[in-house]
Amino acid sequence: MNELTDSQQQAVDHKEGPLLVLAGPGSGKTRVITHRIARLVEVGVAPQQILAITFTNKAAREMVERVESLLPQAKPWVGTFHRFCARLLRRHARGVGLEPNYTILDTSDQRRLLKSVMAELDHDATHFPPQAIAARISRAKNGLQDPQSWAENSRTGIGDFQGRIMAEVYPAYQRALQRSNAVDFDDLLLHVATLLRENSELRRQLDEQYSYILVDEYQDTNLPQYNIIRALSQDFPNLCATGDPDQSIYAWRGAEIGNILRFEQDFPDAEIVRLEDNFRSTKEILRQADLLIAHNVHRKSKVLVTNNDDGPPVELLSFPDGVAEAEGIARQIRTLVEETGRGWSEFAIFYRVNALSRSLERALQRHRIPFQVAAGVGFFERTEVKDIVAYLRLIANPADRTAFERVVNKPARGIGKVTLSRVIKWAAEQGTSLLEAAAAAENIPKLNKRAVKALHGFAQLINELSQNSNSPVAELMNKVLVQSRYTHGWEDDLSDQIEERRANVQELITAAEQYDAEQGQSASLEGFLEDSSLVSDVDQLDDDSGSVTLMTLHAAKGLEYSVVFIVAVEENILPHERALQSEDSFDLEEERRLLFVGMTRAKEQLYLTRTERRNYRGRSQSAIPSGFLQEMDLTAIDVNPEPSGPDWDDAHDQDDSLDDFEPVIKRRPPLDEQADRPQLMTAADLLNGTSSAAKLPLGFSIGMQVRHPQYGVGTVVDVDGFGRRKTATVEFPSGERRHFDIAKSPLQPVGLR
DNA sequence: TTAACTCGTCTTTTT
DNA sequence: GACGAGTTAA
Repeated sequence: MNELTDSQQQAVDHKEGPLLVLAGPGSGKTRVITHRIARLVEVGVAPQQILAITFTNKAAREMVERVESLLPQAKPWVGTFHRFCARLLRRHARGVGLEPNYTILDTSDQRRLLKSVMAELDHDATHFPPQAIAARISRAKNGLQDPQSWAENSRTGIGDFQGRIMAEVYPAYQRALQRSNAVDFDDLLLHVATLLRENSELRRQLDEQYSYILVDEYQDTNLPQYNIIRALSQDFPNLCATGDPDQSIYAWRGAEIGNILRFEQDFPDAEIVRLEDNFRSTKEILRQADLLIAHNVHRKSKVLVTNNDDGPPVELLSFPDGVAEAEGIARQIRTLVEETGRGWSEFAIFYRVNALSRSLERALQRHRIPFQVAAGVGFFERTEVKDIVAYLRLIANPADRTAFERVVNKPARGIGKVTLSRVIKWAAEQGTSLLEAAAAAENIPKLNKRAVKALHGFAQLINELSQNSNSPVAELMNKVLVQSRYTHGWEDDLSDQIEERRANVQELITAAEQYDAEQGQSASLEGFLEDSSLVSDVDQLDDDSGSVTLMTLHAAKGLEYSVVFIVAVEENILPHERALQSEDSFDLEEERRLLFVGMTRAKEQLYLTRTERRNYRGRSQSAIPSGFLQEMDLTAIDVNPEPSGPDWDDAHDQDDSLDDFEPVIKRRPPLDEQADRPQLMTAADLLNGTSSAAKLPLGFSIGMQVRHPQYGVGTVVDVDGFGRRKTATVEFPSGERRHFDIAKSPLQPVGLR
């Protein structure tokens, strides 16, 4: 296996000048890149001159490991575009009007800020959804348009209300970011592109510094990324781009498939290497994938060949509904594990939209199959974690408006909506940060004494904490917890929600300790915050977790599994209805590529599934088989799971509709597993976030006795929802039934578990 | 100011 | 179905 093929060798040995590696799925692309890096170092290139850009942190980590195993002393910089830009921007922040301690907003922070800005401008958020505005802003930024050039380039017609709002909001949002000394994800790229365009000396320097650049997944680069790469490859055009136009699935995010198609024109003397030997999949899987992708018109045709076995046929499984589908997949996985001795981690289930994971998770849970999900509430998105991180952000960057708004009243200090809006207004007039405004609260008109005092107290708290901003992150975090009294009142609270929060906080401290230890001397608050905002869901997946992996088709790119299931291959889901509605045939082709990417993840066995009816978006609709299915030559199998034997209970469980009418005791996932749950979850459990351990229903199960401070003791008669959105219906002795948000209500379990 | 409740809107994929 | 915004009662 250590042998490289001729074309792989060719790519590895190429030294100077631009190189394009067109790599089909499973053609050993990562091997080529890692070997190439090692080779460059061997022939005398300094590791610091090499810049390798990957698509995900996970891919980066993997690459670092593989390069290290080839050549331990080589330590080139490997990371994502966003990370690279964040780091560069740290050093050259002033060039774009930022301070080096700027913060990076994630999607939810960004939306909050946008909302806040819109509220300030008196735009009714219900009529003009911030979501839509955010999307337009993002599109503008991906097109390298700042507010000014956007305004120049877009004639907003009389009827285009959203466009007119945009013309007002975009500049205001951008000013708010600037004043907060903050950037959103798009800005990271945009600012760096601007920096390189406007500062030719800096461009020259960096071009020289990174004289050997490798970019993975080049087909997914957008305009700012493309400009950055080009700017860094002028005097030293030793650019090695790898990618596959057939795997371009991020056009919706501004990726330009044209970038890879144009490579030869952009870099006239480029060498092109094609990797067409597939080492991953069976002949049958490749044949089907090829049949599918051949239907894309806007495509250079390409062959995929393999010496692997023919393999079993690719099956299309049809089920009556989504529950049966999930059930059938769970059973099939179990059967395959029992019959062929495969491990759980050899299986993956892909879906087009995250919403489809629910029924799958339930079925796997019923069958006691361990699984991990790449999605959902990531660790750094949990409330407690975000709160504490917001404190840290405010310490690192006192101008950070989003962070201020988030924690100014956490824990409750009597600073409510009204007070806050007055502070915001005053700060805007004075041109100060919110924190400065809080410190000078006595000058703000219309505030009552209590509010002034509370604001002073908060400003002082942050001020005191800031004295420690250079101590290790974990230490600082502990000070934050103590002095802010964030966990005050949690001490002798044994309820499960508090327990979970405590565990989250503990886990965050552990993460900080880990960061301090790993970074040693170079540890910094900014660095930790940067890490925490640039991790993604896929990054947290564990290859040898011994569990089945669930994820979206997008997240699946670059991965491989022995057995793959792709669910809901139905019209309006895959292809997605948005693509079907679109006039542009490119959108439909992207959906086809998405399925292609999913299919080519499979090494040995591939199943596509569909149903007759599907519960989706709250209603049951009849499902039409995806048009893509006819483009292949699949073996169709009807699966009608006869409710039989021990599974009868499960089948019965599926019928939720009766529960409204009679108080049937619902069967819950095995109670013994709940009882066995360790008091504290392991770090791995928490990082996986949605691992089976964390997914077990927390506390409140049907029949349980609970106490409410107001209504007294009652019995839980129903539980609904997930995670923070979980609700419980409680019946009190008076016969009265009430509905509670578990995360918000003061419900307490009575007695011992 | 806070918690419970009611109502209305949106609904893809992610760094 | 999920989630946010607004309303009401304390």
